[in-house]
Amino acid sequence: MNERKTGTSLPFIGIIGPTAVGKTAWSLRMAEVLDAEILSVDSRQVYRHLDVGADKIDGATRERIPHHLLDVVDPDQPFSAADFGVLASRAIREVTERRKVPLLVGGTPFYFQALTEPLLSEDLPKSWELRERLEERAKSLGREVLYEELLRRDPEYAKRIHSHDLHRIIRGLELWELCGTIPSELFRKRRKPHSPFRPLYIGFWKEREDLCAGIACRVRQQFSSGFVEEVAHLLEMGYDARLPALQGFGYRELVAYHEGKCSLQEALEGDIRATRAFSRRQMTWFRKFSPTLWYHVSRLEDSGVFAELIGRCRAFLGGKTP
RNA sequence: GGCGAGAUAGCUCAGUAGGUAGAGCAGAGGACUGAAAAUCCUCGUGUCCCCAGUUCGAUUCUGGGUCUCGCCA
Repeated sequence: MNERKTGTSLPFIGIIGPTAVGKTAWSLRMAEVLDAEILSVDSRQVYRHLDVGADKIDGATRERIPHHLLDVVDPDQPFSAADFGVLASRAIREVTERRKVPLLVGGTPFYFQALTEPLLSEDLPKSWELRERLEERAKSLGREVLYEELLRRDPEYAKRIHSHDLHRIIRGLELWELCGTIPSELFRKRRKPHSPFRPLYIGFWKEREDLCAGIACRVRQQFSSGFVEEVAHLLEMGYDARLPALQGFGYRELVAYHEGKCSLQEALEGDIRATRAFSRRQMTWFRKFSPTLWYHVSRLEDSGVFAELIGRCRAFLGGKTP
């Protein structure tokens, strides 16, 4: 019967799981065995000069196993999920044409979603200056005023978001001002009917307590291996502390430290706390990802389990449903 | 040793003109189609340090005690 367009959709393997669970290390081993190229699905690693804090893979490893979607923009260039979608789609096609396996690895659920949910063919405009102006207005008039304005212009979009969600309120008004068309209309028009990709997710997990210990350990390591200097360097290069690229945990805290607003110890603790909170938010997305094969990371040490995992990936790539 | 300030949620603290209490942070869950490591929503009973007194009723007032932190010796 009809094989629901399996023949035309491109398969990829996606490694998912919370931050610091061990995705990177295991994905490198999987890449070797599967003869894969790695696509980073990470909203920090796309930025140049964000290395230590973003846990970017080192150059030597990159020479051994090709990595994509690292260092694609400067920290002051706006980068969106739609941009990611465009770049990642292209990369998956190229890797597939080379007869290699596209192995997507990363902790940004929204970017995975940008690939597998209906996509936009084109990116929409954005303006850092306009966002700043709207932010100023929100500060002086209150976010309610902006929300009401959005509600008047585009009730469909406004009702979808929360009236306190300043980010999305501003994005809505920004699109309206830049395009002269309401956001809900823009989204409708430019959406593709379905994704051209077919994922199999491999989810790694461990108990919360272990995960939190791992997070604390990793952050300490970052702080002692150049993270503090990395942020100082970014500021020296003239990057504005308010840039989205510098809003991630660790970067935020270290900017505050360099501006003399907190101690190094406080920055470290703040980073650990924020990273833990983030790992929870990641899981609220990943739990819903489907189809996903979940593995407790400790089980992968068992070579039989690892071989079984590889077997299931191969079966999927060969066209079988998992 | 003297003087002063304090003791309230895991932490920092607010408060009750006497009717057993609430914010922020932490923690847990959740939303999220264009900034996503962002943004946003929901969830708060704890001998209100101990003992005695006043009172119908004390975490709140009075006395004593304990501990902590300042300053002076």
